[in-house]
Amino acid sequence: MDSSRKKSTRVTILDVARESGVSYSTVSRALNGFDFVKGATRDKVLAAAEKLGYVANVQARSLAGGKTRIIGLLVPGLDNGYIGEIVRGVDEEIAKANYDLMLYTTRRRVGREAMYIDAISNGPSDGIILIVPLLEREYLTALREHHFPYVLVDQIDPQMHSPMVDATNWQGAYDATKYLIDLGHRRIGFITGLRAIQSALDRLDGYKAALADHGVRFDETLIAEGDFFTPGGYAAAQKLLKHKPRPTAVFASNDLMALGAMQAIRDQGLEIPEDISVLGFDDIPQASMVHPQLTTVRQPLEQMGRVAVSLLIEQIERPDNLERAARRVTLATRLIERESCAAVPTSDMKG
Amino acid sequence: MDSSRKKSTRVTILDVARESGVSYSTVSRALNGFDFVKGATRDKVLAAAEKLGYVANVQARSLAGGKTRIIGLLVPGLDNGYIGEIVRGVDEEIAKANYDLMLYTTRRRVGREAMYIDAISNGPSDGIILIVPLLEREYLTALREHHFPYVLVDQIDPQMHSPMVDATNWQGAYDATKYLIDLGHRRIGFITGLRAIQSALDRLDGYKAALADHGVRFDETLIAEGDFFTPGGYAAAQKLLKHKPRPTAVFASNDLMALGAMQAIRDQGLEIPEDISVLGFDDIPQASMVHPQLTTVRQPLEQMGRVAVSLLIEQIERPDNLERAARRVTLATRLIERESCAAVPTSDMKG
DNA sequence: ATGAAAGCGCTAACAG
DNA sequence: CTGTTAGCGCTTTCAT
Repeated sequence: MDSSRKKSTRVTILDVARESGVSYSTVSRALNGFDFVKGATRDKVLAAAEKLGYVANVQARSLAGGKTRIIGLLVPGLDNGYIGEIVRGVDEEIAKANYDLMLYTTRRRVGREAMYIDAISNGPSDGIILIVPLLEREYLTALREHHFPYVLVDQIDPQMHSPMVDATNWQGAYDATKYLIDLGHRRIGFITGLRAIQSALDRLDGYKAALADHGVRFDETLIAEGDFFTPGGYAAAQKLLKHKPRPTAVFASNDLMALGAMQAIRDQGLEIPEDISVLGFDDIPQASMVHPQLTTVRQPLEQMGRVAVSLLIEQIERPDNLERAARRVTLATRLIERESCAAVPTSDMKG
Repeated sequence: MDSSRKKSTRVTILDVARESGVSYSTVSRALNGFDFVKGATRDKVLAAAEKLGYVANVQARSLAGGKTRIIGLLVPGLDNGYIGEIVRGVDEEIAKANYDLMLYTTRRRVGREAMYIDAISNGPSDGIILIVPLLEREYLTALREHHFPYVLVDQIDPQMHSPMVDATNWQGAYDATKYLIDLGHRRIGFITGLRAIQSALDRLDGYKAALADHGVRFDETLIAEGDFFTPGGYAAAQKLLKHKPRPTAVFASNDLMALGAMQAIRDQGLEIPEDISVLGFDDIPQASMVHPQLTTVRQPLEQMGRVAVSLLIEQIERPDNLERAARRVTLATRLIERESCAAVPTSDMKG
């Protein structure tokens, strides 16, 4: 059979053993670094391996209980600047650590997610990074049961105390709201994210807190429900624009919705930021490419990806050290002032 | 040892065998579909597998000569809209075919690319898609030698007759140039891609051909060397803008460079498209997000990714059928008219 | 410090 | 049609 396409020609650990005149398992030890191997022997083996162009077979290694140096990454999809940035950070850090990357999209095998996670943890990955906003808890319990290393990105999981990395959502929203208030705005429309997502809640709370701290009355009718996607932002903004008197600023819980809001505002014949200011959250690449450029709260997405990788590798390579390892890393957000916010029109100055 | 984190709890083919009261290999056969298994037996096995929550171990299967249903994808990096679109298409099609995806970035292990490809082909993937502009030939010979399925995207390989998918680069550039000529432009600056890349050459040729076919004299000094990246486009445009008389249009060999060119033009205090038209190639997402929106030649990037997958799966699943299989698929480009091109200013009408 | 040997879970002949 | 039996290439005890 030709099914052995990946085998026939390949140089195995046995070839290296022959070439270097030592045994089978000594080669394995030498190749894997540590373990008691005489310096000379090791050098001999390494030289032979190099000469023969030996490359370890990941499958075999994994099957025999070793590591594959493959990290899994589960994301909803790639069609979203937000995810893309995190993925870049993940990829970079993975490369640096000399691991490889398996990319999983949740689109796959919908409806059988439990089994899906099971498949992943039964696949070649040594561990997995989850960037999945609405992850079911069963996922995590399955992972836990198998002692399979994982880390959550931008998603908390109060019950299980999972390792995770996120950003200062509350503070970011607070800062942004304060910024708007300092600009003179009093009627600040707020577009929420999905209520089921903790970061969405935190941002809303930050907004409310800033209002309260600066003597601006919270107005429930200035809150519009969003879903983190552009069309949702558009619809929410439309609703907000009907509010009388019209809000002088709109703060969207993420950039994608802010983009939708900008479109809705323009479609009403209004100018940004002259008539109405718009502020986003995330700082995805598009934020600086639209016109006017979007003022937004920057999440260090790429860095979040990087940190996630290091948290995961820590678990993979030092399973013993788990208790002392960092369980949660929260990175700072930062307001990026661009062009979509301005002082409130003087006609509106009374507040 | 705990190295067996992925094993201990797991239900194997053996458990399924016990549960369903048949043997080891019968389970394997039933699970793998075909092979002569009595309907009743198969159902029994499937039921048992389902009940036990059995998930195949990819490593073991691969080691034993089976398929992993993993497809490798090698790209330069993710920081490029062009690649991103292709990757999305790849991911989608892979999901549809029920495969998984390993993502490799060339950034890794630079300087040892030969060995890198070797590692990939020795990894879990059943085959690999290469979106690597300047791939060394050794890569391909190595793949060939191992009879490892692969397909090239947007990259030709005349010597080896590799399976590949690309777009009508020549025609796309021809159409774009003609469009500009029809708009009255006669001094059309052209920013090239990397000369080592065939598609860059084809685009240049398409440009020249359109000029020739429409009686516009080719002017070598209207050609500026680019590298497919934004800063290179910026620099090339700067050079072009010094040309006397100034070109009335600039055609960049890809959108990234067109974006750079737009910036250079604005930095000279010139208006797009009033003073000078700009045209790109690719239609990356950013093209429709900049202001003014970029008129460009659309490559069906996502579809290219999809086709690449199907070409690869064809090889993986029907290794016998190889000779008859499609070796090259070329998809049509299409001019997308947006806002960055206008008729030549009347003052320039003489040509 | 090194060799021998036992699997890891599965596929694929090979016999019935 | 189904059971038996070799390995796939490697890590890891267990001896030595």
